[in-house]
Amino acid sequence: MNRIFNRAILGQTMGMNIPSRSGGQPTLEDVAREATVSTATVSRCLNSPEQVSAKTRERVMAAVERLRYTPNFGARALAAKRTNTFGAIIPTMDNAIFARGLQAFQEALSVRNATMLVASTNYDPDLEEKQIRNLVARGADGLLLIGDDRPEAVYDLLRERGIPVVVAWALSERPGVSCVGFDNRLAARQLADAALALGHRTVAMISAHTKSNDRARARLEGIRQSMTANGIDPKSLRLVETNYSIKRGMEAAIGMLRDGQRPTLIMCGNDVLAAGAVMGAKSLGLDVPGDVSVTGFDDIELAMLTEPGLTTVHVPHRQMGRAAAQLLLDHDDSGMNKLVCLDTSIVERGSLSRHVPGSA
Amino acid sequence: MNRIFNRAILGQTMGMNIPSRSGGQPTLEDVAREATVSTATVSRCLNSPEQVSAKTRERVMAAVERLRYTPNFGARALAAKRTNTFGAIIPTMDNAIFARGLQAFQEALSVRNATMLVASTNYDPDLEEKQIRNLVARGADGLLLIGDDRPEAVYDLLRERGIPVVVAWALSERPGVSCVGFDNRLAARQLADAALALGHRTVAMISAHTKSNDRARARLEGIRQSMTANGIDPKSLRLVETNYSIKRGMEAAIGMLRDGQRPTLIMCGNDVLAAGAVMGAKSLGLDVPGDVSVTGFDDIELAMLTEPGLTTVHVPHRQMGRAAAQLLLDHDDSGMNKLVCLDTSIVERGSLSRHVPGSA
DNA sequence: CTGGAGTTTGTAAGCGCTTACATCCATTGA
DNA sequence: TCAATGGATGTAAGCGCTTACAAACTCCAG
Repeated sequence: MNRIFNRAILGQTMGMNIPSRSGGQPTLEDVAREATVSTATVSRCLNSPEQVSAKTRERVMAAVERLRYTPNFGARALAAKRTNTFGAIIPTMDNAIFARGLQAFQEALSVRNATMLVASTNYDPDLEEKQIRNLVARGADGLLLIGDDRPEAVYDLLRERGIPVVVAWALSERPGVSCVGFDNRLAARQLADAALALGHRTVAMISAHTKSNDRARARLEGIRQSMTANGIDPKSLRLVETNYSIKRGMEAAIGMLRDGQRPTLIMCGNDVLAAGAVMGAKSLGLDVPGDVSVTGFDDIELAMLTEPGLTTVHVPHRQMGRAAAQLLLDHDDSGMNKLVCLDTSIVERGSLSRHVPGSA
Repeated sequence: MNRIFNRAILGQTMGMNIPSRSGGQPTLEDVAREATVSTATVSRCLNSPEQVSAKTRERVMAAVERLRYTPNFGARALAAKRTNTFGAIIPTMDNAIFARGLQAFQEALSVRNATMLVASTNYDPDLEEKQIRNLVARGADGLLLIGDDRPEAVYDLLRERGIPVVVAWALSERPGVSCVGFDNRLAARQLADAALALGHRTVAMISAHTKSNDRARARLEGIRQSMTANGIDPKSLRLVETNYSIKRGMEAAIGMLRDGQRPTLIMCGNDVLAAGAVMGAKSLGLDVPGDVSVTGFDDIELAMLTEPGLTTVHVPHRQMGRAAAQLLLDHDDSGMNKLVCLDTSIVERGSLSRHVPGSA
């Protein structure tokens, strides 16, 4: 039995005085005074050391150390009109879908001494716009966005401000933005083709909400195309849209499997939902894949946790992150933008198997 | 069989010219001119609207809209000496441990119109220091840090700069910093007590690296204390330290279970490792919990995915995030700092059971 | 009417940094 | 010896914003 309880012991206060704020951050001027040079020299030491004589540089650096000086970002951005920081705005940090990609993005940036700012939108277009404005206001030199489904006004804004954008996790033919992604529709189609070739005829899908989510829509479309190509009426697809979480996937699957016309195949918009679907099926006493096959999408680590493991689409997350960073870092004002399309592949782990007509 | 392959189709270029950068961001002055008021009035409209007459305000806001004006953060921070942004520096985004807490942190901040900046350290103390300096340079009004194990110099820096810090996910008695967390040692101790009461005598632990990780150390210590209290030599604890990932947990478990003296209980530093341990045990044909019991820590969603589900310690992630935000937002310069200690609880899901002496 | 209080708006001085330009100094070749 | 050269450093003008202070206006009691 689960026991979950919490009690907060609040406000236990310990008296302690901060030892007299010495007056905030040291400034360039403080360093300059300490090293008896001008602020210009200090600035040069920090930004283009080769312009300063070794002797002076040493003295300045010592002063920097002594004062534990850290340049003020805002002031620097204001004066230099660039920040060497790039923003990444992702729908959620809650599951690991974007984590690996972001990690790679950050690593690629840091090689060139650039830093990453992350923000998440909770799949809310308004919040996304807010976050975009936020990062722009913070001086981001470029932005990584997931998918390309957002109001034209947002793209206008970015174009107006001259801020390079890379759309990732999807392909985009939008003029003026680069993208690095994969063909969600095709990948889903291929997985569905493989599944339908195993004899499944009663198909269901658990998807993320398709509104303002081009990846989810493309995946759904791929499945429908496959159904049509395999002589199954795509209208017969039982579809549930829900949030990405194991619990939601479980609920959705249970709902579907209780139906009169029980599907023999549940294709899921991502691995998290699929893991939930597997749990759901089991909770009804059904065997996966014996009674019902389940497929995922993304190939995150959790895909190997379910029993059986998830048959899913492997997505090159790390490659995407790295490539996105490259695109942003190498961006020039030529107006040319690149389209990088990566390949996906199907990973078989056991949750998908042949449908034996008698068994359903 | 798994097939994983990728091929990049690189550099497919589409010609498109960005339609002549209209010259970057509009400024306060642009808005002022557009609305025929002074920059001061515009600034007031944005920051304390009640100080401006309704008529003027309307005119200004219209201009803001028309120009799609977004204030420049750097300049604002420079002039106002506060940013209303708070930084959260977490060890990793890779697994969901911190995701829920951060989500709650962000939500609590946004209620007060503050924004969150996230950075991750990959469990690297040097990188953490870099990220701290980075966020400080960006003008963070306060910082959320995980655990309190870091060089004194870092705390000195923060204190010197007068930047409020909240340590989360652990308790800290460090003077001058607030904390909101739980007693990692006690929680681990309680879980171990429960496990040892079930008759286990040969115990192993898979932990995160304990170097510069006070949470991991505290959990280990809790287990050792419990062993001692239960008449088992804590030196007999078989310990493996590794990175948080399912795969590592699996590898570690396999190593342990192949040993001559096979443990009947593997306690893990967190759920991700525990999930891996369950996989590992199964891959050796062992039954969980029949042949070996496994426990986790954190109670993240994935804990219900394994079969059996993980018996683990429930940690009030969301509460922590929210409370941390409160502490930061309500910080005053009084020098008083708060200690918020939340309770944990044990969640039983099946991966821990009585050890039947004959069976090992 | 008029003076003072209260409200609304404008003026201008920075915030901490970068960088174009000016200045200074040590070399060097004629 | 001196002008020309070039490297090292300093000077100072902003970057876009906030805010103390001043100015202007409104309103009403006297």
